[in-house]
Amino acid sequence: MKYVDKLRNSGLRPTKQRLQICEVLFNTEKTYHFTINDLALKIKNQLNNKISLATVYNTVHAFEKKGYLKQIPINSNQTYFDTNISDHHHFYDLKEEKLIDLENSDVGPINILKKINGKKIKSVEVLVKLED
Amino acid sequence: MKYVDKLRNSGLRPTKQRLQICEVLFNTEKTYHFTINDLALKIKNQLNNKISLATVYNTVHAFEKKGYLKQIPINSNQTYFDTNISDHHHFYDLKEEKLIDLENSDVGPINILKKINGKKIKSVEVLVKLED
DNA sequence: ACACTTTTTTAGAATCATTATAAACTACCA
DNA sequence: TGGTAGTTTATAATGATTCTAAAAAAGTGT
Ligand SMILES: [Mn+2]
Ligand SMILES: [Mn+2]
Ligand SMILES: [Zn+2]
Ligand SMILES: [Zn+2]
Repeated sequence: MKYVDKLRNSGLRPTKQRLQICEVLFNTEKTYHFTINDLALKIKNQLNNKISLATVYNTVHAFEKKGYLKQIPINSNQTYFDTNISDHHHFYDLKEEKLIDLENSDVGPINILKKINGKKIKSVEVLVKLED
Repeated sequence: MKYVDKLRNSGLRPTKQRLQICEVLFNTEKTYHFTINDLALKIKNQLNNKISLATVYNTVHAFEKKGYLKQIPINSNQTYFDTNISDHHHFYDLKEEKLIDLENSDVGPINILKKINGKKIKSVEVLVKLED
């Protein structure tokens, strides 16, 4: 099992549920932008066993804390997550309500000139909203 | 009353509640970044009459639709609004949970190189997360 | 394998921001 | 002033997320 070590190394027990969620989330080249609801549906369709919604929440949060997922700041009633944990930016298609990756090279360097005393920059994220 | 025309010109009747909310929101030079809860508290403290929570929601959404407020995309369980409707960016102080304006000149031009077929850019927003 | 501890899963309840409802109220216009 | 459309309000409903606590599973040592 390719995800057993990943989980063990993070101090997370490689349970059946976590391994299956790993398969759904990470067993592809493509970035997956999702809400908990998206993921729960995907699990229901891809797997023949059920994982409780509480476990989906628990697992996503555990993975986020370990740095295997990140949250994307967006105005929505649902929280969006991203399997692409590299520093990168996003298009947000307002009509489709879908995120699209923008590589750093698609945006160019962003230089923040203003400084706030005693604070340091943790991340710089660009959100480009798209309309038709 | 300085806000009567503003409201009339937008097709919004200048009710007592809306005028009072205008005072709280716009009667200052400073940008106000707020959640509905922030605003409801400010109203309770500044005014000696009560405005129902439903009206606060209704009014904020009406003002947003008319372009007098904008929403700031951020990961929070509450929606953040901004009285500064110009194109500008934000620091987000993770500890204080407060937004700080970044003028466009504090960030420099952002050039989005990637194009999506049939879509056009509606906005470009930068969120800079700050930690201690 | 067994006993024991710790972590995890789970169904269901609780929370809480937000939206919907519908009746009372108000602004506006003829 | 009367009529009408728009607005406010208390309250209920919704829905994403978190909490609870009991059952199940995983890890550890023997
Ligand atoms: Mn959110
Ligand atoms: Mn939000
Ligand atoms: Zn992404
Ligand atoms: Zn601002």
